[in-house]
Amino acid sequence: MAYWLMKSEPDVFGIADLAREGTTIWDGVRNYQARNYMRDEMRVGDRVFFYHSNTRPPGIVGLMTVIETGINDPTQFDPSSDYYDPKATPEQPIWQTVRLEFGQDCRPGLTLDQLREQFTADDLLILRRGNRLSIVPVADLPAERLLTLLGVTDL
DNA sequence: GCCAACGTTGGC
DNA sequence: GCCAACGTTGGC
Repeated sequence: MAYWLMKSEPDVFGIADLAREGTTIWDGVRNYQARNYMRDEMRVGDRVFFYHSNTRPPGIVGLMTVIETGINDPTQFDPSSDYYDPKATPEQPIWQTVRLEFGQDCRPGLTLDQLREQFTADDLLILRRGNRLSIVPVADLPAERLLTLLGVTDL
C-alpha cells in the first residue's frame, strides 16, 4: 500500500464535495507525469492525502482511498468539456484516471506553513520550490508522520 | 493581480 | 532535436 498526495482547488472540487458525493473520478488531469502515476503506479487500497491549492491557507485537508484504477477519463471525449482532447478517441484514449473514495475530513488539517515547519522538501515533494505537479507520491515515513499530525488513528 | 517556475507547442 | 514563445500553476 502506497501513499499519495493529490491537489485540487476547493472552488472547483474540495474535500466537502467528496464528503458529500462519497466517491469521485479524478478527472481533468492533463499532465503526463501525473497521469502516469495514476495509470501505472496507483493501486486499489492506496491512501491519498487531499490537498487544497489556490486557497487560503493551502494545505492538507483530508484523506481518500483509491478504489478503482484504469478508468478512461470521460472528459477527454467530451467536446463541451474544458478538458476535451481532440487527439483522444475511445479506441485510442490518452488520459486515464482513478476512482477515489472519501476517507476523512481532517480540517483544519495541516497548512502549507505547518508542513514546512515539520518536513523538508526531500520528505514532501509538495514543498519543493516551483513544484506544480498535482499528483505526487509520499514516502511511507513522512506519510505516517502526516497521519499522526493529522490525528488519524483509525485506518 | 503579480510573477516565478515549469510544461507544452511548433517553427526551424 | 533545439529553443523561444506561450500557457498554466499556485503561493503570495
